[in-house]
Amino acid sequence: MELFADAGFARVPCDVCGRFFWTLDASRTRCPDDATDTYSFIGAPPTARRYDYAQAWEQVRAYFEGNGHAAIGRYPVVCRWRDDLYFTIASIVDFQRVMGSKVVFEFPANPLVVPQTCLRFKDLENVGVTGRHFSSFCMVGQHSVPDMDGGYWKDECIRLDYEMLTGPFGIAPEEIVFVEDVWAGGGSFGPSLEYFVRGLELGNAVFTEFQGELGRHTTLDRRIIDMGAGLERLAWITMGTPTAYDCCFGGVDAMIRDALGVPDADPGMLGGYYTEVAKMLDRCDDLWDVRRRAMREAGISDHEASRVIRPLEDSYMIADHVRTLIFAISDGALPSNVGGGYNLRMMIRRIGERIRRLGGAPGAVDLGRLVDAHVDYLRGTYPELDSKRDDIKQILRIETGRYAESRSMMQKKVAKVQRRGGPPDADALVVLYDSDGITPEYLVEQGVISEVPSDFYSRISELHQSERGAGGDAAAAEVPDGIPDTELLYYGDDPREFEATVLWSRGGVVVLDRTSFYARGGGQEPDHGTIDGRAVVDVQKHAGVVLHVLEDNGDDDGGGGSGSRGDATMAAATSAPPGAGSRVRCAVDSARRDGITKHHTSTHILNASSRRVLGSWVWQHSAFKDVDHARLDITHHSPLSGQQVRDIEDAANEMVSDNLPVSISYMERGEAEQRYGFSIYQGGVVPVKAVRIVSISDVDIEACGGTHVPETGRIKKIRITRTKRIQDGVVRLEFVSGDAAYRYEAEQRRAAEADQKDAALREETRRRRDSSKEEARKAIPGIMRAINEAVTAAVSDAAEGAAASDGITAIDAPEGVRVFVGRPAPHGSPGGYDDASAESHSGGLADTRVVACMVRDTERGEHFHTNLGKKMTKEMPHSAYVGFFTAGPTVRVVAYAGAGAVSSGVDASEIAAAASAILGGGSSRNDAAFSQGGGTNTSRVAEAAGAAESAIRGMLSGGATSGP
RNA sequence: GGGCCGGUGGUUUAGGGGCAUGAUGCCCCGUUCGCAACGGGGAGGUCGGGGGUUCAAUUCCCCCCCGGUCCA
Repeated sequence: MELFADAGFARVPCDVCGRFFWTLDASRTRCPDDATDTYSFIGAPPTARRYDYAQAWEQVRAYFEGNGHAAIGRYPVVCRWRDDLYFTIASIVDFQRVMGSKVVFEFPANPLVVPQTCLRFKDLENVGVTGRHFSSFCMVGQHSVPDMDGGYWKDECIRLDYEMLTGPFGIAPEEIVFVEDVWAGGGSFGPSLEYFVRGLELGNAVFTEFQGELGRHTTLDRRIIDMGAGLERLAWITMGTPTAYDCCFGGVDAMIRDALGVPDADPGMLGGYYTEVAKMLDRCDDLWDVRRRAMREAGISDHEASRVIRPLEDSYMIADHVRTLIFAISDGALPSNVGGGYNLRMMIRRIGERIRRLGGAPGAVDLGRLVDAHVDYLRGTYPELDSKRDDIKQILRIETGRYAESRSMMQKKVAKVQRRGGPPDADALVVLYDSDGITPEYLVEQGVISEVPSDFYSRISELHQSERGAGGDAAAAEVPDGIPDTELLYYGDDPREFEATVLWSRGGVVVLDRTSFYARGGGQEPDHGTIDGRAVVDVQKHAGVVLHVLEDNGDDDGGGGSGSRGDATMAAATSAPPGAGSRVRCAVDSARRDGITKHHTSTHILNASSRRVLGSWVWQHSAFKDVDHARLDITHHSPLSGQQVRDIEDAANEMVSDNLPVSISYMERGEAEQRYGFSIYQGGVVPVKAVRIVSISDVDIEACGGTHVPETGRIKKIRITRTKRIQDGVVRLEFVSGDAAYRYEAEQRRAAEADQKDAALREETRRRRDSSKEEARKAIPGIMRAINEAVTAAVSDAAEGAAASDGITAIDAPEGVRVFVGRPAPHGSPGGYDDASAESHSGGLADTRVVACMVRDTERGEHFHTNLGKKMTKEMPHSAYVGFFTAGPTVRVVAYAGAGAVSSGVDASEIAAAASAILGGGSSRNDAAFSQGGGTNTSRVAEAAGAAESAIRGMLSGGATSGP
């Protein structure tokens, strides 16, 4: 390293760990990790310069620009160009593109620096506590490709970094220590030099030059410098504040403390505390241990800790999380229960919890104000945030509301658990957590359980472990080796009829030298058509080779087995697929292709109109385009209202009627990204160097390999047929366009008429039900009177000795009512129900005979019978009631017995059972006061009524003598 | 993407093959100078939707819709 020789650095092995490091300080014997001067810059920064976060970047930018670097804007924190990452986690990720299984690097300039915001959720519990952990931070990326114009390698890189620290940052040369290391990642590796000042790692320069595993490695064809420095730390080292948070949030943390009345702490005490935290952190795994020991070392009492340190940590964490959310949401991420969005949801909930813990009433800290304060501070560095303020606030508002709802659900659930009595067992705890998100810690807090079971989290992880597995890859089609890429005619003249030469053919799969058949891809369904008269039913692309799948026209008589083999061979022989070398005539099904094409361009249009109507967070999540319908899934936080759907549709149709030109061009991927931004990746990652840019005027620009109409007017019309939330944060738009849209409208008109009829029918049923209720209500008093009269008559008949031999008088009253009157019940029986109210209601039946009546008028509905039965047995406790009615293809029977009747030996379930047996069904047998049954023998109602009568007679006569 | 939980009058809630439960709010009556409170009476439900099993499903089974939650 030239610098080390020129400046006189010495290479020294660490006393403790043996690692080699370079220093100008002759007295230094330990590497920064093991040295005793850890974080001594707190309260005593090693430089006279003072730069906060924003100022520090200005210094870095100006310095590197002055040294021949391009300073480019940050890339989105939502990593649209990589399938394997949700978020951008390092500056080098900006320039990595995945091609198949390989990672390639593409730089828009050489050399360059970028202030790359990176999101990391691994150490969330450290955020706000350690003084240096953030959920998002700015990695100053310094990147150089030595073997290309303008590039440099190790010597120049280290010299630049060293001179930045000693120059603009004014750090004394002997303060700087370089530690030798090796860094590996993404299948490649190389030596690295980490540079430290007073124990704080400011940056790490990785010189990537090998790939593979150590020992079996090969040299990369393209070496790369990946230097990343933490901007927050560069600011911190110059400021010497107790934590990095103090100089990086533009005062937002202080704003939170003000709003919640958190007292100011003594900076000296804090400096001591955070220095100790930094030291402990390297020696101790448990964060609580770290805090406790640091407090002891810094002489902070428990009381002071909870009064000062804890609220301070909370304010830092809230400020950090809000800042991260600003970047994530403005780059199009949405909080949700899936994917990377889950991290955002958790952060918002953590913010809510901390505000509450700080004693803040809901709304005591207005997140909107914090967003504004952050953006005001950051917009010099990141001007793109400015225009997203309102969108960010809206998303935060919605998600905070969801959190409040979810909390009240949790509280309800917990209250319910508490009402159940005893504490929930281990299984119940797992269900509560897994299904309702109620942590055992919360239950402890609420006093529902006394402690978290020690095996709780291992049970949870076990549960989720056992759910994994399954889900193998679909068998990849056999791809012939050594076959040249197919020439894709649809990207050129796109002939619907063409001739081609067969390069390979087997089992009904044909590869041509050139084709106009569009292969399934990008959510677009494949073309159909014919090759030499044989139908093409599927088209797939494997790497650059297009496979045409021909219809299997072997005689498929379903015979199976070996017997049909001969036939199949014969059939295949008559129209064998074209063999290799033959010249074939091909025709693409033009109508099908046109339909699919219209739907594809419509997808782009709807995507653009959705974003315009709903908000900047709308991205395409996925899409599907077929000949007669299509769907577009977009990222959006809530279900769509009817008005929103109409607005989206209107905006889309406006783009159609404006007949906008659709142009297609090819350009270098990097150039396209720089020119149009990452919104070109709506359809996902594009694994090619030269991207195909499809522009609808200047309203929608996407990288897309699909087929498109030349101008939007061809689409004629777009109709959204249905929308639904397919998961939290994703809304599906199903739609039709072109002729399919007209067909849909005709279908809609027919459906509307049918709907009307349906509605009328439903209204009719509802009306009938209401009127049968009404009728029953009206009819019951009259029937009750009739029964009373019949009973009175029967009593007097009985008095005149007209009763049958069993002592039962039966009278047929109007309305299909048959009344049975038994003998008087014994007076003073323990079950006597002849109280005042019973007497007053049952008129002249003070002698409390047991009465039964039966209605077998099957015209009456269920409502009538249950009401009459209930009313009668309530008003006349010594009565029983049986009713028959038809219900669909069955006959049903209900039987009631009043309390007095039951104690006199009447059993409703016996009556229902007797009738049901005849009807061919069963009945309930668990209650003497009520039973219902039925059966399908609709023709035997009379017989069943007879059986019920016999049962009644048996009970009434028996009841009179066998009473208690 | 995978798993789990839930959906019962306007609101809330119990139940778990056989009368859909209670609270709250609503209407009427009583008590009161009036209000609150109290007493009595009443209206309000396709038990998320659709299929299946059954004489009978809110309940059991299957599918779907909606919401929640955990894990990748």
